[in-house]
Amino acid sequence: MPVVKVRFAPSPTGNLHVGNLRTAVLNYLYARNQGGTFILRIEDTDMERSEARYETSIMDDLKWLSINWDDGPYRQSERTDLYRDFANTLLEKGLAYKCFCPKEKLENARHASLDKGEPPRYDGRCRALSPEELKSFEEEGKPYVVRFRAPRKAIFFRDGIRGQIEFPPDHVDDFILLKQELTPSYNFAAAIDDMTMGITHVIRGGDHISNTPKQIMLFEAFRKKPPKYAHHSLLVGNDKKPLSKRHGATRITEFRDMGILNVALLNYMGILGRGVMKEVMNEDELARTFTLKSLSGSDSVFDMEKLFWFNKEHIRRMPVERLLEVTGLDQTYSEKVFLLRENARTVVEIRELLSIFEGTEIADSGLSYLASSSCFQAVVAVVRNALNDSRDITLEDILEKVVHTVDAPKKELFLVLRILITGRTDGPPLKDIFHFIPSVHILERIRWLDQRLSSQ
RNA sequence: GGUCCCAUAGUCUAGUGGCCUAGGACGCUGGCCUCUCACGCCGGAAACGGGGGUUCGAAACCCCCUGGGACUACCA
Repeated sequence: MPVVKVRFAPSPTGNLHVGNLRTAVLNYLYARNQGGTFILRIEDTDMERSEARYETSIMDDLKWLSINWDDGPYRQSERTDLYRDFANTLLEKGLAYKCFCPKEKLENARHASLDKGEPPRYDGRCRALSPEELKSFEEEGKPYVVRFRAPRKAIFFRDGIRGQIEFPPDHVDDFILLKQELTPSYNFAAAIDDMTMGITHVIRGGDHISNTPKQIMLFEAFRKKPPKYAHHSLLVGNDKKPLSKRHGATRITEFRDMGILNVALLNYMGILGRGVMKEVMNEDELARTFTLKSLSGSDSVFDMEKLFWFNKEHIRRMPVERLLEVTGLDQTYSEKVFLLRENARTVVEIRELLSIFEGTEIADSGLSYLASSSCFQAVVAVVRNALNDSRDITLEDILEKVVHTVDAPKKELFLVLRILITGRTDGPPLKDIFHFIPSVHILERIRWLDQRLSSQ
């Protein structure tokens, strides 16, 4: 049994979005599950649209998710000679031919047949050029492309996720191998790369199913055994359309900015569209339990709410040390972060909750509750006096004073107190956090509240 | 138009002919716990796209329809 070798082959024509990312994750997990190698290959044969900055950002995103490649990155733009060699071999064997048809003419013919409701395919005009014609075109220096002499035969393969898939003999026409600049087309480059790199399993999106017969034919033309193919479903947005640049938060870095943990994103990508026994898993568990068979063939909606849930779960499991790192806080915060993490879905929320210890204002939610409370002025007075009498007063003492002086439901009293002390309506138990909050901050908050009320 | 893929609750799935009065998870929701929120615990609403077969029996198998999607480029 040969060692498993898979690849992730993005084209650097844009930033990675979750759809592409999922393909990378699936390949990565399969490689790790099988003890195989994971190759990164940059498919930059489209000179027009490929940009170096996208290549960089794709690699940065992969690194952030700890999806490390064992080999590469290979760039197709650096392998042009290789593709030409392979094309020449085909030319020599008569398995490919030069096509001199002008681009515009083909384009027109294509639209014409499309309008007539006919299949738009190459008419094979240059398929059987006479030696004389060929020679004269070549001497003229007439531009050409290299076309594959596609055999008219049915192609079938066993998909690792979908099972048997079969294509009729006329599915593939004489597609282009080398474009006019003699650079490879996608299908040619992909097949040659998979062939020469010894890829054993091609795991990619279902949008490539119809390309597969072309690539298999190429393998057969070189008398090579094609890899195993597995076409996973596509990720779609709420509108059920495949994810693309159009959909909101498509940039991976945006997830990081939102306070999403890399392990949470990896987790979600690793189980989305899959039937699993347990959902919350770390990288090792994800790899250990991964099988192609567990992948579903139908498209999956990317659900941000579910990602938030995974994030929350991972925040709660993460060592405080690590949490401090991603939050950008030093050791002195470890107790506070430890207390706050139960209340946060994202690392951004952890930072916001820090205002409990450091802020001197009162959040809107707190303000609106106070506005609906009839007793808060009385509580303010008690708290202020208590604090002025002694800066070392305990929460218990304050509580007792408030309960004895102000006549209001206990629940209301407690909430008002919480708001005055923390500036928020949510947060960990007051008794756990009170000793971290300097009394001057509380007095400051009360002063802020006074000003706010008097200025209205 | 042609070819191919897909079809269980709002979402992701389990289900390989009887164990399904369809299970789990997110979300939503009622209650308990509680100074608030969160956590936790206990409950609830919510699905087999439609029609034909096959079978003693169909969510599961076959066919048709419908609906989504992909490919059909000198894009990848």
